[in-house]
Amino acid sequence: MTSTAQGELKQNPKTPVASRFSMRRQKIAEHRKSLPIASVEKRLIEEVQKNDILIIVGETGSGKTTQLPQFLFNAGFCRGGKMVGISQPSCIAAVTVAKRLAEECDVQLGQRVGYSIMFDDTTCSSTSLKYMTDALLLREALVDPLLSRYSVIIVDEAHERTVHTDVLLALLKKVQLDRSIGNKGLEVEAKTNDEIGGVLRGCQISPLKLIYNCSISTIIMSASLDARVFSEYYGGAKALHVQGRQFTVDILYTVHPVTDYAALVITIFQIHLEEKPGDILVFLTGQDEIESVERLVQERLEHLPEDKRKILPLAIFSALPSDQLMRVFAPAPIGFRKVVLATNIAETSITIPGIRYVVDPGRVKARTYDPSKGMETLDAVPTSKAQALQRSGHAGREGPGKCFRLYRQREFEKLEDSTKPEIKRCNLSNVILQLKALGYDDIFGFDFIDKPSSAIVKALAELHLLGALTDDCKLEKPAGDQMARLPLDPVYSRALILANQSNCLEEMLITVAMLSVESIFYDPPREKREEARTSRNHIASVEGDHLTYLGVYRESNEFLEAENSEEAEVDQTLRKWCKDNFVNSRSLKHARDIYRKIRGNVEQMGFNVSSCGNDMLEYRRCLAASFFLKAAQRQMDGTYRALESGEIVHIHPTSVLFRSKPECVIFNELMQTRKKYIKNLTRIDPVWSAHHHYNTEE
DNA sequence: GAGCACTGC
Repeated sequence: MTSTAQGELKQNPKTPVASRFSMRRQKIAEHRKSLPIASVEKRLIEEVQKNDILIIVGETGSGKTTQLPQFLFNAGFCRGGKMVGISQPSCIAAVTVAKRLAEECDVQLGQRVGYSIMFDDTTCSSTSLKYMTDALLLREALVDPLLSRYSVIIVDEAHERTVHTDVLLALLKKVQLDRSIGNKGLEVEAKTNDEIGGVLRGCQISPLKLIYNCSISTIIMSASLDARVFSEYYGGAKALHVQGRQFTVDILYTVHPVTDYAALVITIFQIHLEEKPGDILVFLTGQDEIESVERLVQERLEHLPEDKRKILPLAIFSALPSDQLMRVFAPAPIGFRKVVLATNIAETSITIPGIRYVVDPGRVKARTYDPSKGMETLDAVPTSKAQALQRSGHAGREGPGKCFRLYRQREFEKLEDSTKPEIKRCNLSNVILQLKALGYDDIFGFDFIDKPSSAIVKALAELHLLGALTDDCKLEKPAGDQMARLPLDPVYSRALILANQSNCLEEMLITVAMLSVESIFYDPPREKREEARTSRNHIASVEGDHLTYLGVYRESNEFLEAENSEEAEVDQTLRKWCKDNFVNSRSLKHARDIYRKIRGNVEQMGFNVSSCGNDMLEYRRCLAASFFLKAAQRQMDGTYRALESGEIVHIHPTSVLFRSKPECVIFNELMQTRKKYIKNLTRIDPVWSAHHHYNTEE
């Protein structure tokens, strides 16, 4: 949207400002009118007025995410200071959509239209249309259980079925019920609201409207199955379809199943040599696959005549430093064809311009969770039909496209309709703690759309061991309440509470912030590997990963202070330090954001942020006490035994302790890939851990 | 000597 407007300005440098703006406004108006959803505005509003719950199945490009909130605003749903809340599964979606809508409405972002995400709240008291992450909306319920400022809540992308979306679905069902009771004149509701500091002092609370958007593709039934699941969950709620504006995508299957990279690379080159211009997007499972394919493409390229070599392979996955990530958004040089080798990141998180061809081998790395062992597994598995559709859709964003599925059609028919909801595949201790803090004591009776029973048992047990729940599974005060309010894994929240008692809260804040982000260190290109190794040896601590992370944070901070950077230059200075030290600057910046946030949180709780300075013994003892549930002991053969589950595990090669193999360690993560690996570890004295066990047993 | 799908509070 922005680029169109700027393009216009560049073409007419002498056009007076006022006229340029009116031209822009006219263009926006035309664009809005051309959206498929524009023709059904009246009908949509009528349905919202008639139904308390509505399911909208809006195809890609229908304009539902930006237009529907405006329709509701125009229809008066924001009168009296009420808001329409639109929840998104990710920050990036919430931010970009809010920015686009503000521009469309020609209002300043943060006034009528705003967004609110963990690190950035642009809303104010006059905000009517509020975009946010679904996780943040859940948090808001902690402060305002009736979500009393909202007249309508739109849960966008509900078909993605993230954990937060699933919890939100159940929570909103309850809130809606509570508010409809309140509306029948129960003074109690208003009083409760008043106590919580709600804005509706003494007023009646109007019923809450709920709209579930699920963006789908036209082609298969699995999508409408999704809508049916939501509809049934809400007792037969009405579902409406809104047409999209997607170009046709031809789907091609192979005659024989494709099992090797060579055949995959042949497909890429066939497209390159035989098809019309347009970039190619290839979905692969992970970094190693991407790197192998990239090598094969390069090798094959050298065997082609000069004039056929105009192909530009680009790798993209989340651990990539941001400057390399950005390269896929730039158009290929004239006459060149981009071949983007991507993980799932290109499926929903980002949209790459220029794509007309999709190559889909039909596999994806998926996380599963085994509650009995407390272990996560990351395996490559076949995609679902819905995922395959999502992938092929990327070929039809800018024009008619083609999707090459590297398997047979009958194999497609055998795929699952949709991916298993995340709530059935992950550790739930965080979610359960949230629900407890929201006052839902009967977790087994909680109305999940898909119930994850054994993970609930495990989560309750873990929360009890961490001291967040009492023996009869009620929220422990104040510890459980404090832990629920921190935006962290409960184990990390617990570590902060212990550190507060041990005089090393400052160090633990840094540690858990660093543990909460992925890939602090990154793989440098081959020619820099030796240099990186020397640098890493300098910064690594013999005690383990936690002290190493602490060192990275402190050193980068000292560098910032020494450079005495202005506020605006901090990011740049930090990037320089990261580059010199082979640290992923995006990750470090993220960790700094988390640090600032949780430091604010604990200060609000009345904790005094003190430091143990260089007394690392104090800090290491605190680590051991915090993570005593996850200890591992070295075996005769050099492998480790995890004490909780009894599993035989290995130290992950990214750990600084990979070579030194101390006798006893605590760790934060146990994950099975090719082997069972423990990650993020620190050497401990076995006596500490035993001692702590003894204390907790009493 | 060998490995890291993707989000989010």
